[in-house]
Amino acid sequence: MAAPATEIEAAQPEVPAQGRTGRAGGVRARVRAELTAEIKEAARCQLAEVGAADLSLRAVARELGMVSSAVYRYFASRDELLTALIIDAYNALGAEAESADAGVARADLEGRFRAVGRAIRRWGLAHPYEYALIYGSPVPGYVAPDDTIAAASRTSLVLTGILADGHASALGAPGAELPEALRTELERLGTQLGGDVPPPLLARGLTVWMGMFGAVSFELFGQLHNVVDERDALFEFELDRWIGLLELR
Amino acid sequence: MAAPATEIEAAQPEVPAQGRTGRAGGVRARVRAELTAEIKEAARCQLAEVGAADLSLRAVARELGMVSSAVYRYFASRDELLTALIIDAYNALGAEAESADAGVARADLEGRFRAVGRAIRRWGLAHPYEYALIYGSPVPGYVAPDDTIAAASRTSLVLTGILADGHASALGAPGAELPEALRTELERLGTQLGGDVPPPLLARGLTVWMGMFGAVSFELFGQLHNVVDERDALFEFELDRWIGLLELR
DNA sequence: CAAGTTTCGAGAGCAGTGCTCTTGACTTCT
DNA sequence: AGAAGTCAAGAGCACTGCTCTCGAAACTTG
Repeated sequence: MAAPATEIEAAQPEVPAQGRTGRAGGVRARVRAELTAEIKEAARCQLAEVGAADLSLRAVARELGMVSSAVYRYFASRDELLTALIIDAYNALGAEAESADAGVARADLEGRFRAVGRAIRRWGLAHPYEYALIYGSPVPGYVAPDDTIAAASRTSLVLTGILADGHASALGAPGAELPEALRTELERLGTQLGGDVPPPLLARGLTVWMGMFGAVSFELFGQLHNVVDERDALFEFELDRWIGLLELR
Repeated sequence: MAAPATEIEAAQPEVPAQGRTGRAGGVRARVRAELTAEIKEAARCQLAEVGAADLSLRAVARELGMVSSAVYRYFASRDELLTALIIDAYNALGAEAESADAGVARADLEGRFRAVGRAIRRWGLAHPYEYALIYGSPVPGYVAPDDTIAAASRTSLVLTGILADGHASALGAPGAELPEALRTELERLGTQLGGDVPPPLLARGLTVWMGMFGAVSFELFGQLHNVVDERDALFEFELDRWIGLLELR
């Protein structure tokens, strides 16, 4: 409590970093990996409490019983730490979507879509600050490095996978009043995604994609406050509509 | 350049606050109102440069040639300044939507909707940080005071106004597979909005509402990066879809 | 095994932040 | 004219991100 001016902390000697003898690909590297993970974990914990804007490098250092400058051996800056958290968040959401998709019979397209949609919303509600980190307003000077895009596309890939299976199995893409510029771009995007989704169907996918995250964001960011309380019912209703639009029924 | 440690600044004597003699409803009150506006203006300016998270009270004070503590005479905290900016942003967007709506013949529902949608997107693109302030992730500890809801609903009122006019003029609300809980709530919401919009139509309005801001947010927050470049075409395409869903054609 | 190199944690320090409190000058009301 | 209220300024506190240096470990090489 006393002793100001300098950084002190009752060290919690959990994993003292030298109780472990050598061997196995370098002790240093292993300890480093562990500490990196611990820092991220503590940061994630603090993120859930105070949000990204107030995430303090010094505070996570304090919680780990180390001094703030030591953290800079693992993350060159606060932004770099945040980037790591962003990638982790994308991966966590992506994994959630993937496992939800895998839990339903491949032929049950409607069931798969519904499961994935619910999983996305559920994850967002359970990790609001991590969701805000990836789908909220980007932090000011920050530009997402390309490392994030791979992690970011996992969730989208699950969604387009369902679309591709739907198109392959039978029904698919009727209407074709797609403006030329959009059409060619969606064609490129379709092949780039590897999937077999024709532009008109992919366009509907975009609508659903934006609508779905729009709905989750509205709920999480307080835009439905004093507007709709029956959020579960609303989302299920929206799910039905998206399923109808994608002709997954 | 020299002289550290204390807050100094070459005072820009614009509006010296005592070059004006008495009269007219209190000089003090007028000067106070002007200075309040100037602070907000400077803050808005800084907001556009560095974003909300890095908005510094000291910096806006510096820009106005005053000392930071003086600003606290006008805004009790940084959050209070931000709240003022949020309300202003809601009002700016609402005014934009209203004037767009007013610029089209009342009977031309599709034209009105299209104009309002474009106005919303245009305003967002022109004021990304202000848009992020109101439709992005909320700042951590912050809870929107009820002052904001009036300003926030202006835009929604324009949209529901179009819906109400559409319902009154003729066509409207067919499908009725609305779950009971949602139905009753939308009924309440409908009357609360004063408009004459039956629940099924209002439900579609919600879908469009969330979809529209979802689309604008995705574009502004970088989610379409490396996905869709033809943003204009995409938004117009979405507009068509929403118009179809609302049967405004 | 010993010498040299790299990596690490600690500490001090800088510039910046939000916010508080006090002080003295000024305006406004009685 | 005196009392009451309002204001900008300054000093200061606790905090932040980040840099730099230093000594002690951990590795690598001879």
